[in-house]
Amino acid sequence: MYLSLQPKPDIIRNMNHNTESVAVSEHENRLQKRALYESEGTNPFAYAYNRTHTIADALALAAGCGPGEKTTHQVAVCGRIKAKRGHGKAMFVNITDQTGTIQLYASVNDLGDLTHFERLDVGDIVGVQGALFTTRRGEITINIQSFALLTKSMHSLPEKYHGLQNKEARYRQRYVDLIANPDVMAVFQKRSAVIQQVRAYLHDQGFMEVETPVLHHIYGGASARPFTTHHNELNQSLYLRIALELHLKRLIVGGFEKIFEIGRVFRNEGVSFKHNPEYTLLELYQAYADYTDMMALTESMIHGLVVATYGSPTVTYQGQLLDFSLPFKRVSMRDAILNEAGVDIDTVSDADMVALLVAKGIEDAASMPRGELINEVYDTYVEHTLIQPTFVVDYPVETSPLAKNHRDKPAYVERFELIVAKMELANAFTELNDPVEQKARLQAQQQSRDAGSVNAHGMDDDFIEALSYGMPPTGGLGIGIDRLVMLLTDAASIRDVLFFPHLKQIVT
RNA sequence: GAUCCGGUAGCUCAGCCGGUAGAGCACCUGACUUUUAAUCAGGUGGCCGAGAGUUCGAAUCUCUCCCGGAUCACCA
Repeated sequence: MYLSLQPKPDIIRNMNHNTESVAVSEHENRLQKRALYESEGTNPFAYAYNRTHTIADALALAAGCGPGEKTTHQVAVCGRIKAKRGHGKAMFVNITDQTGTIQLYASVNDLGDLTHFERLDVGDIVGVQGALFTTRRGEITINIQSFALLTKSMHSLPEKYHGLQNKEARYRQRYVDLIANPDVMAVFQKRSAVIQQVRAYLHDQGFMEVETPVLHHIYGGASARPFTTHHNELNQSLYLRIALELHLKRLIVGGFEKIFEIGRVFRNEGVSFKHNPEYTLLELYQAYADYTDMMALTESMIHGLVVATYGSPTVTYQGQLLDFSLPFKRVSMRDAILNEAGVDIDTVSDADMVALLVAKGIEDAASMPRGELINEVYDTYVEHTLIQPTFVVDYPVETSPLAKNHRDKPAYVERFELIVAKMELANAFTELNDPVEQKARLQAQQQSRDAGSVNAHGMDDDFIEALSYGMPPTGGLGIGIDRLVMLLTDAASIRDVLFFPHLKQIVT
């Protein structure tokens, strides 16, 4: 795509031999204004402005003011010009700061001469000072006594009514999107609030926030392909982390009992409406707890976030009503598969599962080991049926190399995922802490990796060494923050909750 | 990586059974001292994503490529 918000080469035409009708591009027009300010000795890029009120504060001051009423409140506010309406010897302008939008009224009565004010363009950032009043139509307005150009904008803004719609331009030039589409700023303010609330909740529960390395020698903690990088001085290959898990568990070994990290992880996989190559993951670990404790914590925290955001436990997400009332639904993976695919994974033969998968077009099912078959049947038959918040509980051991064997059911591990609107939102287990068992599991992973499985874990000897010192019984939980924010902002795509989602570079 | 949809003025979009490139907003000129998607009159502005082909003639038809979106696949 030609990035159309960039200035095109300036075009000066004189089509009808009339010297008055020389057309100048908007960008050129503004460059000329910049030069004009300089020739007048005015810096069109000021250093600061003595603001007395935010726009929201100013609006609040005049809140009780009726139509046509004047006040004695003097305010000095700053913001970007969003609209101009010339009216002969007067002019209305709307300016926006981070807190809101307010109307300005400039007239020859107070400014004497509107020449300099009229020179301002939509997009410019100004500071204005004056008294609050309310127009006949009831809009709170500042009657300008003085003003200053703070920053000259060299581009025109997108259309005032439709805003910026082109998705590619919105993602690539998010700053324009933020200027043009007020809803976008609200989404990211909500994202920040959600993360702040998560932190507050966890601190309240006695968790300590920690930070662990992003650069790993051995990647693990999830099934994913990593990004590879290189340390020049040490001449070492390094990986960007795909999970936080293995370092956080080392800290549990070290004696911390309740810790969490909110960090960026990187997965070298495809991009979609729910996948971005880098995303924000919350992981927490609690000593002396198991996955039932993690389930209670997950429920409590997410329920609290929904209520804090919407004032009730229900959310409309993409037209569907989601009910986060406590407790969330629970279903074992075995029962879920029994309901949707009609087979009991405790007794069904591998051949029957292969047949189920081939029927859905998964041709390479015959080569899958049993655990992967079960997982695939679940993905194919069950996951897309889970709209309401549902804990899917107890997973086959083969696909969960870091989770502890189920205390009652030998073929399973103690693990759950929380599925909402068909998306995996959380994943948790009772952590495997037997170093011998863990080593055997990772060796099995290593074997399938050697056999060509690119997502299988590699052996991490230091992690096994850490477990060998003794990790207390531990519950662990991971929550995809971006997806959580999607649910809480009704965002259809993960790109809408990331300031700068990953896009291909434009090669020119 | 596969399939489908899209890319036309600064922005939002028409035009697509081939025949001189359009509207609204923005911008420029003029009028207007409480407007608010202000209004009224006039005007400027295009490598129609890029390249090749078919044709007397291509925004329009064909092919290749680039970028985006949706659905898959992989994954959280």
